Amino acid sequence: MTVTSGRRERKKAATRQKIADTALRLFLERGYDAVGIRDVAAEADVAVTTVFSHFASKEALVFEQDQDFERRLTQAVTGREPHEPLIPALRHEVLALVRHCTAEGAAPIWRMIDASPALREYEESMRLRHAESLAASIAADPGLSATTTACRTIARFVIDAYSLAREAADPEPAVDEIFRMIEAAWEVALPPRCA
Amino acid sequence: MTVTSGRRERKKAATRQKIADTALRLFLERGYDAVGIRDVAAEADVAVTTVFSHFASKEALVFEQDQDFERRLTQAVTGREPHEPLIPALRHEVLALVRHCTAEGAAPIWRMIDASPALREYEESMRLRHAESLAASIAADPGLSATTTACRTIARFVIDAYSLAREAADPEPAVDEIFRMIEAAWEVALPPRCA
DNA sequence: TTCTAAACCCTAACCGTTAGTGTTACGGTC
DNA sequence: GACCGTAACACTAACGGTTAGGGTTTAGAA
Repeated sequence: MTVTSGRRERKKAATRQKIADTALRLFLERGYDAVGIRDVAAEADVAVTTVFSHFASKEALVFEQDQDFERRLTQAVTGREPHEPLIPALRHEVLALVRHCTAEGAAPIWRMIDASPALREYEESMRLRHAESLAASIAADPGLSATTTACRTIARFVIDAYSLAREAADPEPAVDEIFRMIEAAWEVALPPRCA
Repeated sequence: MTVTSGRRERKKAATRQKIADTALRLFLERGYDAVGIRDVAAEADVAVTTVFSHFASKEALVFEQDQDFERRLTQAVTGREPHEPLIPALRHEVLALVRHCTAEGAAPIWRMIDASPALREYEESMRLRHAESLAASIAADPGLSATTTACRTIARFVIDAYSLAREAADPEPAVDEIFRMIEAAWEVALPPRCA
Protein backbone atom coordinates (compact mmCIF):
# COMPACT_ATOMS: atom_id res chain seq x y z
CA MET A 1 0.00 0.00 0.00
CA THR A 2 2.93 2.32 0.70
CA VAL A 3 5.79 3.48 -1.48
CA THR A 4 7.66 0.24 -0.72
CA SER A 5 10.99 1.51 -1.97
CA GLY A 6 12.62 -0.57 0.70
CA ARG A 7 15.32 -3.10 1.02
CA ARG A 8 13.14 -5.93 -0.24
CA GLU A 9 12.60 -4.35 -3.63
CA ARG A 10 16.22 -3.43 -3.95
CA LYS A 11 17.31 -6.96 -3.15
CA LYS A 12 14.87 -8.39 -5.62
CA ALA A 13 16.07 -6.06 -8.35
CA ALA A 14 19.66 -6.92 -7.52
CA THR A 15 18.94 -10.62 -7.78
CA ARG A 16 17.23 -10.14 -11.12
CA GLN A 17 20.10 -8.08 -12.44
CA LYS A 18 22.67 -10.56 -11.22
CA ILE A 19 20.86 -13.37 -12.98
CA ALA A 20 20.55 -11.41 -16.22
CA ASP A 21 24.18 -10.29 -16.16
CA THR A 22 25.47 -13.75 -15.36
CA ALA A 23 23.34 -15.32 -18.06
CA LEU A 24 24.42 -12.88 -20.74
CA ARG A 25 28.06 -13.27 -19.79
CA LEU A 26 27.90 -17.07 -19.92
CA PHE A 27 25.95 -17.04 -23.17
CA LEU A 28 28.53 -14.81 -24.84
CA GLU A 29 31.44 -16.77 -23.40
CA ARG A 30 30.30 -20.28 -24.25
CA GLY A 31 27.39 -19.89 -26.66
CA TYR A 32 23.68 -19.84 -25.93
CA ASP A 33 23.07 -23.52 -26.52
CA ALA A 34 26.08 -24.61 -24.54
CA VAL A 35 24.84 -22.95 -21.37
CA GLY A 36 22.03 -24.55 -19.41
CA ILE A 37 19.64 -22.92 -16.99
CA ARG A 38 21.27 -24.96 -14.26
CA ASP A 39 24.62 -23.41 -15.20
CA VAL A 40 23.20 -19.90 -15.02
CA ALA A 41 21.57 -20.57 -11.68
CA ALA A 42 24.74 -22.07 -10.20
CA GLU A 43 26.96 -19.24 -11.45
CA ALA A 44 24.52 -16.59 -10.20
CA ASP A 45 24.29 -18.52 -6.92
CA VAL A 46 20.51 -18.84 -6.95
CA ALA A 47 18.07 -21.73 -7.33
CA VAL A 48 16.75 -22.73 -10.73
CA THR A 49 13.25 -21.87 -9.59
CA THR A 50 14.42 -18.38 -8.72
CA VAL A 51 15.60 -17.85 -12.28
CA PHE A 52 12.15 -18.74 -13.52
CA SER A 53 10.47 -16.53 -10.98
CA HIS A 54 12.26 -13.56 -12.55
CA PHE A 55 12.24 -14.63 -16.19
CA ALA A 56 9.52 -16.54 -17.97
CA SER A 57 11.91 -18.56 -20.11
CA LYS A 58 15.53 -19.04 -21.01
CA GLU A 59 15.10 -16.81 -24.04
CA ALA A 60 13.70 -14.00 -21.89
CA LEU A 61 17.10 -13.79 -20.20
CA VAL A 62 18.51 -12.38 -23.42
CA PHE A 63 15.73 -9.89 -24.12
CA GLU A 64 15.81 -8.36 -20.71
CA GLN A 65 14.89 -4.83 -21.82
CA ASP A 66 11.91 -6.00 -23.83
CA GLN A 67 9.56 -3.69 -21.91
CA ASP A 68 11.68 -0.60 -22.49
CA PHE A 69 11.36 -1.21 -26.18
CA GLU A 70 7.61 -1.53 -26.02
CA ARG A 71 7.24 1.54 -23.82
CA ARG A 72 9.36 3.70 -26.10
CA LEU A 73 7.22 2.83 -29.09
CA THR A 74 3.91 3.55 -27.42
CA GLN A 75 5.38 6.72 -25.90
CA ALA A 76 6.32 7.88 -29.37
CA VAL A 77 2.60 7.82 -30.15
CA THR A 78 0.97 8.95 -26.92
CA GLY A 79 3.66 11.40 -25.88
CA ARG A 80 4.07 13.37 -29.06
CA GLU A 81 3.21 17.06 -29.42
CA PRO A 82 -0.39 17.94 -30.32
CA HIS A 83 -0.82 18.00 -34.09
CA GLU A 84 2.54 16.34 -34.55
CA PRO A 85 1.94 13.80 -37.31
CA LEU A 86 2.05 10.12 -36.39
CA ILE A 87 4.33 8.55 -38.94
CA PRO A 88 7.31 10.89 -38.65
CA ALA A 89 7.20 10.52 -34.88
CA LEU A 90 7.32 6.75 -35.26
CA ARG A 91 10.05 7.00 -37.88
CA HIS A 92 12.15 9.01 -35.47
CA GLU A 93 11.72 6.50 -32.67
CA VAL A 94 12.38 3.48 -34.88
CA LEU A 95 15.52 5.13 -36.16
CA ALA A 96 16.71 5.59 -32.59
CA LEU A 97 15.94 1.96 -31.75
CA VAL A 98 17.74 0.69 -34.82
CA ARG A 99 20.76 2.84 -34.01
CA HIS A 100 20.74 1.43 -30.53
CA CYS A 101 20.64 -2.17 -31.76
CA THR A 102 23.30 -1.73 -34.41
CA ALA A 103 25.70 0.15 -32.14
CA GLU A 104 29.18 -1.20 -31.73
CA GLY A 105 28.83 -2.99 -28.40
CA ALA A 106 25.57 -4.72 -29.31
CA ALA A 107 27.02 -6.67 -32.22
CA PRO A 108 28.00 -9.88 -30.33
CA ILE A 109 24.56 -10.13 -28.76
CA TRP A 110 22.79 -9.83 -32.08
CA ARG A 111 25.17 -12.29 -33.66
CA MET A 112 24.21 -14.75 -30.94
CA ILE A 113 20.50 -14.09 -31.46
CA ASP A 114 20.75 -14.53 -35.21
CA ALA A 115 22.57 -17.82 -34.70
CA SER A 116 19.91 -19.34 -32.46
CA PRO A 117 16.56 -20.40 -33.91
CA ALA A 118 15.02 -20.38 -30.45
CA LEU A 119 16.07 -16.79 -29.87
CA ARG A 120 14.92 -15.67 -33.30
CA GLU A 121 11.55 -17.26 -32.75
CA TYR A 122 11.23 -15.64 -29.38
CA GLU A 123 12.09 -12.25 -30.79
CA GLU A 124 9.46 -12.66 -33.47
CA SER A 125 6.73 -13.33 -30.97
CA MET A 126 7.95 -10.39 -28.92
CA ARG A 127 7.59 -8.17 -31.95
CA LEU A 128 4.02 -9.30 -32.41
CA ARG A 129 3.26 -8.28 -28.85
CA HIS A 130 4.84 -4.93 -29.49
CA ALA A 131 2.81 -4.48 -32.64
CA GLU A 132 -0.37 -5.20 -30.71
CA SER A 133 0.38 -2.65 -28.04
CA LEU A 134 1.45 -0.12 -30.63
CA ALA A 135 -1.80 -0.71 -32.48
CA ALA A 136 -3.71 -0.06 -29.27
CA SER A 137 -1.88 3.23 -28.75
CA ILE A 138 -2.64 4.36 -32.28
CA ALA A 139 -6.27 3.33 -32.03
CA ALA A 140 -6.59 5.25 -28.77
CA ASP A 141 -5.38 8.53 -30.28
CA PRO A 142 -8.42 10.84 -30.46
CA GLY A 143 -6.83 12.89 -33.24
CA LEU A 144 -6.76 9.95 -35.60
CA SER A 145 -9.74 8.37 -37.25
CA ALA A 146 -8.58 5.11 -38.74
CA THR A 147 -10.27 1.74 -38.63
CA THR A 148 -9.10 -0.93 -36.24
CA THR A 149 -7.69 -2.87 -39.14
CA ALA A 150 -5.77 0.14 -40.42
CA CYS A 151 -4.27 0.76 -36.97
CA ARG A 152 -3.19 -2.82 -36.58
CA THR A 153 -1.81 -2.83 -40.09
CA ILE A 154 0.29 0.29 -39.62
CA ALA A 155 1.55 -1.02 -36.30
CA ARG A 156 2.73 -4.21 -37.98
CA PHE A 157 4.36 -2.27 -40.75
CA VAL A 158 6.26 -0.14 -38.25
CA ILE A 159 7.51 -3.18 -36.38
CA ASP A 160 8.50 -4.72 -39.72
CA ALA A 161 10.45 -1.56 -40.47
CA TYR A 162 12.44 -1.98 -37.30
CA SER A 163 13.10 -5.63 -37.95
CA LEU A 164 14.03 -5.24 -41.62
CA ALA A 165 16.18 -2.18 -41.08
CA ARG A 166 18.11 -3.86 -38.31
CA GLU A 167 19.01 -6.68 -40.69
CA ALA A 168 19.73 -4.45 -43.67
CA ALA A 169 23.26 -3.86 -44.87
CA ASP A 170 22.82 -0.14 -44.31
CA PRO A 171 20.23 0.26 -41.54
CA GLU A 172 19.60 3.99 -41.45
CA PRO A 173 18.74 4.54 -45.12
CA ALA A 174 16.62 1.40 -44.89
CA VAL A 175 14.53 3.05 -42.19
CA ASP A 176 13.93 5.99 -44.49
CA GLU A 177 13.08 3.82 -47.46
CA ILE A 178 10.60 1.68 -45.55
CA PHE A 179 9.00 4.65 -43.85
CA ARG A 180 8.33 6.30 -47.18
CA MET A 181 6.31 3.20 -47.98
CA ILE A 182 4.56 3.29 -44.62
CA GLU A 183 3.71 6.95 -45.06
CA ALA A 184 2.04 6.18 -48.37
CA ALA A 185 0.12 3.28 -46.84
CA TRP A 186 -1.06 5.43 -43.96
CA GLU A 187 -2.31 8.19 -46.23
CA VAL A 188 -4.65 5.91 -48.14
CA ALA A 189 -5.85 4.41 -44.85
CA LEU A 190 -7.16 7.72 -43.59
CA PRO A 191 -10.54 9.12 -44.64
CA PRO A 192 -10.23 11.87 -47.27
CA ARG A 193 -10.22 14.97 -45.07
CA CYS A 194 -7.80 13.79 -42.42
CA ALA A 195 -4.65 15.10 -44.02
CA MET B 1 17.85 -42.70 -59.36
CA THR B 2 14.60 -44.09 -60.71
CA VAL B 3 11.02 -42.93 -60.31
CA THR B 4 10.79 -44.84 -57.01
CA SER B 5 7.02 -44.76 -56.85
CA GLY B 6 7.16 -48.07 -55.07
CA ARG B 7 5.77 -49.62 -51.98
CA ARG B 8 8.37 -48.04 -49.76
CA GLU B 9 7.33 -44.51 -50.59
CA ARG B 10 3.66 -45.32 -50.24
CA LYS B 11 4.21 -46.86 -46.84
CA LYS B 12 6.20 -43.88 -45.72
CA ALA B 13 3.52 -41.46 -46.85
CA ALA B 14 0.86 -43.58 -45.16
CA THR B 15 2.80 -43.53 -41.89
CA ARG B 16 3.21 -39.79 -42.09
CA GLN B 17 -0.46 -39.28 -42.78
CA LYS B 18 -1.51 -41.62 -40.01
CA ILE B 19 0.63 -39.72 -37.54
CA ALA B 20 -0.71 -36.35 -38.67
CA ASP B 21 -4.33 -37.53 -38.61
CA THR B 22 -4.00 -39.16 -35.23
CA ALA B 23 -2.30 -36.12 -33.77
CA LEU B 24 -4.90 -33.68 -35.04
CA ARG B 25 -7.72 -35.89 -33.82
CA LEU B 26 -6.24 -36.21 -30.34
CA PHE B 27 -5.42 -32.51 -30.15
CA LEU B 28 -8.98 -31.57 -31.02
CA GLU B 29 -10.46 -34.17 -28.70
CA ARG B 30 -8.40 -33.45 -25.59
CA GLY B 31 -6.64 -30.15 -26.25
CA TYR B 32 -3.17 -29.53 -27.59
CA ASP B 33 -1.45 -29.25 -24.22
CA ALA B 34 -3.18 -32.30 -22.81
CA VAL B 35 -1.78 -34.59 -25.49
CA GLY B 36 1.86 -35.60 -25.33
CA ILE B 37 4.06 -36.81 -28.13
CA ARG B 38 4.11 -40.19 -26.41
CA ASP B 39 0.32 -40.28 -26.63
CA VAL B 40 0.36 -39.49 -30.32
CA ALA B 41 2.99 -42.11 -31.00
CA ALA B 42 1.15 -44.78 -29.03
CA GLU B 43 -2.20 -44.03 -30.67
CA ALA B 44 -0.65 -44.00 -34.14
CA ASP B 45 1.18 -47.20 -33.24
CA VAL B 46 4.64 -45.91 -34.06
CA ALA B 47 7.74 -45.09 -32.03
CA VAL B 48 8.31 -41.59 -30.69
CA THR B 49 11.43 -41.32 -32.82
CA THR B 50 9.36 -42.08 -35.90
CA VAL B 51 7.12 -39.12 -35.17
CA PHE B 52 10.15 -36.88 -35.09
CA SER B 53 11.56 -38.38 -38.26
CA HIS B 54 8.45 -37.15 -40.08
CA PHE B 55 7.83 -33.90 -38.21
CA ALA B 56 10.43 -31.54 -36.84
CA SER B 57 8.46 -30.67 -33.74
CA LYS B 58 5.18 -31.15 -31.96
CA GLU B 59 3.87 -27.91 -33.42
CA ALA B 60 4.70 -29.01 -36.95
CA LEU B 61 2.08 -31.75 -36.56
CA VAL B 62 -0.58 -29.06 -36.64
CA PHE B 63 0.79 -27.08 -39.58
CA GLU B 64 1.13 -30.02 -41.85
CA GLN B 65 0.39 -28.16 -45.06
CA ASP B 66 2.85 -25.41 -44.36
CA GLN B 67 4.67 -25.98 -47.65
CA ASP B 68 1.53 -25.73 -49.74
CA PHE B 69 0.98 -22.31 -48.32
CA GLU B 70 4.48 -21.15 -49.18
CA ARG B 71 4.34 -22.59 -52.67
CA ARG B 72 1.03 -20.93 -53.46
CA LEU B 73 2.39 -17.54 -52.51
CA THR B 74 5.55 -17.78 -54.56
CA GLN B 75 3.54 -19.25 -57.45
CA ALA B 76 1.29 -16.21 -57.36
CA VAL B 77 4.38 -14.17 -58.19
CA THR B 78 6.35 -16.40 -60.53
CA GLY B 79 3.38 -17.94 -62.28
CA ARG B 80 1.39 -14.84 -63.16
CA GLU B 81 0.75 -13.69 -66.73
CA PRO B 82 3.36 -11.44 -68.33
CA HIS B 83 2.63 -7.79 -67.54
CA GLU B 84 0.11 -8.83 -64.90
CA PRO B 85 0.75 -6.45 -62.02
CA LEU B 86 2.26 -7.88 -58.84
CA ILE B 87 0.06 -6.58 -56.07
CA PRO B 88 -3.37 -7.57 -57.45
CA ALA B 89 -2.03 -11.06 -58.10
CA LEU B 90 -0.90 -11.30 -54.50
CA ARG B 91 -4.16 -9.84 -53.28
CA HIS B 92 -6.06 -12.52 -55.13
CA GLU B 93 -3.97 -15.31 -53.66
CA VAL B 94 -4.10 -13.94 -50.11
CA LEU B 95 -7.85 -13.66 -50.42
CA ALA B 96 -8.03 -17.32 -51.40
CA LEU B 97 -5.81 -18.33 -48.50
CA VAL B 98 -7.83 -16.33 -46.02
CA ARG B 99 -11.05 -17.85 -47.35
CA HIS B 100 -9.52 -21.26 -46.93
CA CYS B 101 -8.48 -20.61 -43.33
CA THR B 102 -11.78 -19.06 -42.28
CA ALA B 103 -13.92 -21.74 -43.88
CA GLU B 104 -16.44 -23.55 -41.72
CA GLY B 105 -14.51 -26.76 -41.02
CA ALA B 106 -11.26 -25.00 -40.15
CA ALA B 107 -12.67 -23.11 -37.19
CA PRO B 108 -11.86 -25.63 -34.42
CA ILE B 109 -8.28 -25.92 -35.58
CA TRP B 110 -7.73 -22.18 -35.56
CA ARG B 111 -9.41 -21.90 -32.18
CA MET B 112 -6.91 -24.42 -30.89
CA ILE B 113 -4.00 -22.54 -32.46
CA ASP B 114 -5.12 -19.22 -31.03
CA ALA B 115 -5.42 -20.80 -27.61
CA SER B 116 -1.87 -22.16 -27.53
CA PRO B 117 1.07 -19.78 -27.18
CA ALA B 118 3.42 -22.43 -28.52
CA LEU B 119 1.37 -22.84 -31.68
CA ARG B 120 1.00 -19.10 -32.17
CA GLU B 121 4.72 -18.64 -31.82
CA TYR B 122 5.38 -21.42 -34.27
CA GLU B 123 3.01 -19.92 -36.79
CA GLU B 124 4.70 -16.57 -36.48
CA SER B 125 8.08 -18.01 -37.31
CA MET B 126 6.52 -19.92 -40.20
CA ARG B 127 5.17 -16.66 -41.55
CA LEU B 128 8.61 -15.11 -41.41
CA ARG B 129 9.96 -17.96 -43.48
CA HIS B 130 7.16 -17.47 -45.96
CA ALA B 131 7.91 -13.76 -46.13
CA GLU B 132 11.53 -14.51 -46.90
CA SER B 133 10.72 -16.86 -49.73
CA LEU B 134 8.11 -14.48 -51.08
CA ALA B 135 10.69 -11.69 -50.99
CA ALA B 136 13.06 -13.88 -52.97
CA SER B 137 10.41 -14.52 -55.61
CA ILE B 138 9.66 -10.83 -55.94
CA ALA B 139 13.33 -9.91 -56.11
CA ALA B 140 13.86 -12.51 -58.83
CA ASP B 141 11.18 -11.07 -61.12
CA PRO B 142 12.98 -9.45 -64.08
CA GLY B 143 10.02 -7.18 -64.78
CA LEU B 144 10.36 -5.44 -61.44
CA SER B 145 13.11 -3.09 -60.40
CA ALA B 146 12.81 -2.60 -56.69
CA THR B 147 15.55 -2.61 -54.10
CA THR B 148 16.18 -5.64 -51.93
CA THR B 149 14.80 -3.75 -48.97
CA ALA B 150 11.63 -2.83 -50.88
CA CYS B 151 11.07 -6.45 -51.90
CA ARG B 152 11.52 -7.72 -48.37
CA THR B 153 9.27 -4.98 -47.06
CA ILE B 154 6.44 -5.69 -49.45
CA ALA B 155 6.73 -9.41 -48.75
CA ARG B 156 6.34 -8.76 -45.03
CA PHE B 157 3.40 -6.50 -45.64
CA VAL B 158 1.68 -9.19 -47.71
CA ILE B 159 2.20 -11.79 -45.01
CA ASP B 160 0.91 -9.30 -42.45
CA ALA B 161 -2.17 -8.84 -44.60
CA TYR B 162 -2.88 -12.55 -44.46
CA SER B 163 -2.36 -12.71 -40.73
CA LEU B 164 -4.35 -9.60 -39.88
CA ALA B 165 -7.22 -10.43 -42.22
CA ARG B 166 -7.52 -13.91 -40.82
CA GLU B 167 -8.00 -12.46 -37.35
CA ALA B 168 -10.30 -9.64 -38.42
CA ALA B 169 -13.99 -9.72 -37.64
CA ASP B 170 -14.78 -9.53 -41.34
CA PRO B 171 -11.83 -11.09 -43.16
CA GLU B 172 -12.57 -10.41 -46.81
CA PRO B 173 -13.08 -6.64 -46.62
CA ALA B 174 -10.01 -6.54 -44.39
CA VAL B 175 -7.95 -8.04 -47.22
CA ASP B 176 -9.14 -5.27 -49.52
CA GLU B 177 -8.46 -2.56 -46.99
CA ILE B 178 -4.95 -3.74 -46.23
CA PHE B 179 -4.09 -4.29 -49.88
CA ARG B 180 -5.05 -0.73 -50.71
CA MET B 181 -2.38 0.28 -48.23
CA ILE B 182 0.11 -2.18 -49.69
CA GLU B 183 -0.59 -0.92 -53.19
CA ALA B 184 0.22 2.62 -52.11
CA ALA B 185 3.40 1.46 -50.39
CA TRP B 186 4.49 -0.46 -53.48
CA GLU B 187 3.98 2.51 -55.77
CA VAL B 188 6.32 4.76 -53.85
CA ALA B 189 8.87 1.94 -53.67
CA LEU B 190 9.22 1.73 -57.44
CA PRO B 191 11.41 4.13 -59.39
CA PRO B 192 9.38 6.88 -61.14
CA ARG B 193 8.88 5.32 -64.58
CA CYS B 194 7.89 1.82 -63.50
CA ALA B 195 4.18 2.36 -63.35
C1' DT C 1 6.98 -8.07 19.38
C1' DT C 2 4.38 -10.70 16.44
C1' DC C 3 2.46 -11.92 12.15
C1' DT C 4 2.16 -12.09 7.04
C1' DA C 5 3.67 -12.77 2.88
C1' DA C 6 7.22 -12.17 -0.53
C1' DA C 7 11.45 -14.02 -1.94
C1' DC C 8 14.04 -17.72 -2.06
C1' DC C 9 15.66 -22.78 -1.69
C1' DC C 10 15.46 -27.85 -2.68
C1' DT C 11 13.75 -32.06 -4.72
C1' DA C 12 11.52 -34.49 -8.02
C1' DA C 13 9.27 -34.81 -11.74
C1' DC C 14 7.07 -33.80 -16.65
C1' DC C 15 7.61 -33.39 -21.42
C1' DG C 16 9.71 -32.32 -25.92
C1' DT C 17 13.59 -33.78 -28.20
C1' DT C 18 17.81 -36.39 -29.55
C1' DA C 19 21.64 -39.88 -29.61
C1' DG C 20 22.88 -44.47 -29.95
C1' DT C 21 21.93 -48.85 -31.45
C1' DG C 22 19.58 -52.40 -33.49
C1' DT C 23 15.94 -54.69 -36.78
C1' DT C 24 13.02 -55.16 -40.82
C1' DA C 25 11.93 -55.12 -45.57
C1' DC C 26 12.07 -52.69 -49.93
C1' DG C 27 14.59 -52.10 -54.24
C1' DG C 28 18.34 -52.53 -57.17
C1' DT C 29 22.17 -55.87 -58.69
C1' DC C 30 24.45 -60.03 -59.99
C1' DG D 1 16.26 -66.11 -57.35
C1' DA D 2 19.83 -65.16 -53.96
C1' DC D 3 22.34 -60.94 -52.23
C1' DC D 4 23.38 -56.53 -50.47
C1' DG D 5 22.79 -51.62 -49.32
C1' DT D 6 19.95 -48.70 -47.10
C1' DA D 7 15.60 -46.34 -45.86
C1' DA D 8 12.19 -46.72 -42.47
C1' DC D 9 11.24 -47.87 -38.14
C1' DA D 10 11.79 -49.57 -33.06
C1' DC D 11 13.71 -49.36 -28.38
C1' DT D 12 16.21 -47.37 -24.58
C1' DA D 13 18.12 -43.85 -22.20
C1' DA D 14 19.20 -39.62 -21.63
C1' DC D 15 19.37 -34.23 -21.90
C1' DG D 16 17.53 -29.73 -20.92
C1' DG D 17 13.74 -26.38 -20.17
C1' DT D 18 10.08 -25.95 -17.12
C1' DT D 19 6.92 -26.61 -13.14
C1' DA D 20 4.74 -28.47 -8.85
C1' DG D 21 5.10 -29.12 -4.09
C1' DG D 22 6.66 -27.87 0.13
C1' DG D 23 9.90 -25.71 3.30
C1' DT D 24 12.89 -21.56 5.18
C1' DT D 25 14.18 -16.85 5.78
C1' DT D 26 13.29 -12.02 6.36
C1' DA D 27 11.36 -7.35 5.18
C1' DG D 28 7.86 -4.76 6.66
C1' DA D 29 3.11 -4.03 8.61
C1' DA D 30 0.20 -4.39 12.83
